[in-house]
Amino acid sequence: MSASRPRMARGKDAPDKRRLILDAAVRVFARQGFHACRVSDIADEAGVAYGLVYHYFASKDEILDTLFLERWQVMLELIREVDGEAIPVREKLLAIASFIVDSYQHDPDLMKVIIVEVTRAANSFGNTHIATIREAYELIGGMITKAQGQGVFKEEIDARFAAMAFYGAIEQLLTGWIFGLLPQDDGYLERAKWLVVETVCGGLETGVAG
Amino acid sequence: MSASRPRMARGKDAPDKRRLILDAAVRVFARQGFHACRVSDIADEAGVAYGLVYHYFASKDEILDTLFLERWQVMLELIREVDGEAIPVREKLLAIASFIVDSYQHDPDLMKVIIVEVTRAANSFGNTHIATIREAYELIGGMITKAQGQGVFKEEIDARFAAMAFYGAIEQLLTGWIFGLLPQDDGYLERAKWLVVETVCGGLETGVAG
DNA sequence: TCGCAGATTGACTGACCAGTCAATCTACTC
DNA sequence: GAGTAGATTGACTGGTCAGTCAATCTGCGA
Repeated sequence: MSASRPRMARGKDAPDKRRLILDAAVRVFARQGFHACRVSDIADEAGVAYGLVYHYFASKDEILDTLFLERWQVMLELIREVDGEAIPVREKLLAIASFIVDSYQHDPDLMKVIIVEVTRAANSFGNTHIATIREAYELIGGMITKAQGQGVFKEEIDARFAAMAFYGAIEQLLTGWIFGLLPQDDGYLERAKWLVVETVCGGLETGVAG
Repeated sequence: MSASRPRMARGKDAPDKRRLILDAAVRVFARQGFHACRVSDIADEAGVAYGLVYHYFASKDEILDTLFLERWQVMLELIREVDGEAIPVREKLLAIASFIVDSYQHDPDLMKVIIVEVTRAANSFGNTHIATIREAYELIGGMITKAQGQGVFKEEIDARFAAMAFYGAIEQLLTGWIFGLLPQDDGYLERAKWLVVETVCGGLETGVAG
């Protein structure tokens, strides 16, 4: 599938051009969008020759695939790890929300690209990686089912749906930041982690009849 | 902005070619995606000559713009109408969720196109219609703020965020259907309206300590 | 010092497709 | 039945761009 990383035989000062290209692609995809940008834009941004992009990647698509998979795999690992711990669901969900928010804080461009060009692209890339994306939903769904079994979560709410709602809330949060619809100072970012979990677990209602 | 509808002078049996093209575009965009399809695909699907598409629309983009605006305006109207009624927030939110789910049931392709190609495309189209999209969030945010003032909703959860979470849950629901990740029989569709509202308002927790 | 293997270059090609336009048709009016 | 305005046609153009490739460079080992 993916080409094996070429041996970086050069001295330790030699920059990893492959990485350089990937990082440049993130910036270019985030700025112009995958479809609207040219491969030459990526090469220019990376400061390498056009042809070198094709030395490391088979196609423009493969660059996006690589970016998505790199990040999504890390997230899946995190979810699996959290899933294995003996902590309340709320904390599990908080860990996941925190991971995603932190990812956004660390590299907003990358998250923007993953969400806009892959996760939400029902045609093209979304379909290509549907199985990988689904895995995350299913792991979260599993946590929720378990919590329902323990009586912590309501049985009436379909776990698959709950997982989607939880993930959807997070994604919409990032979308809000990406579109500039929500404040994104560090304080809000930090608070947002809690907001997501409190909204989905505790609900918006006070419990007092209006 | 949009070209005024040309007078349809022909007999009552004359098909509205403009409408024909729009409907064909929905099917083609849903099937192949906006970027991947050609204008000739739309013309073929509509059964009209290539050039006629450009008689009614200035560009391929304008077709998508038209489809989005047509539908989004109807939704904004619905939200405003609901907002004006003297009913509990829960019912207001249920009305909105129902409208969107019904829209999906009535024309899944159109909703797929709007969500996948416009709402979530942070570059190009998303940016063009950002103000229109924002309006919906703000109306919902307003309802939530009011509910907070009445003590029905928690004050600690930022209303703008709550609006995003609510809308995000719905959008992810549709995404689940579009990707085939959630069941979409009529029963589930109907139940989903309630699921969204119950999850966001009531939360997932039973209130019993786990 | 030579020769190899992989890295790097960028000009070039072939395909694709949005948008144009001049020609033709159709329905209606006077 | 001539004239007109808008509807309809589809061949064509101009520009764009992903991907190719032959040439060149670089570091290293023999």
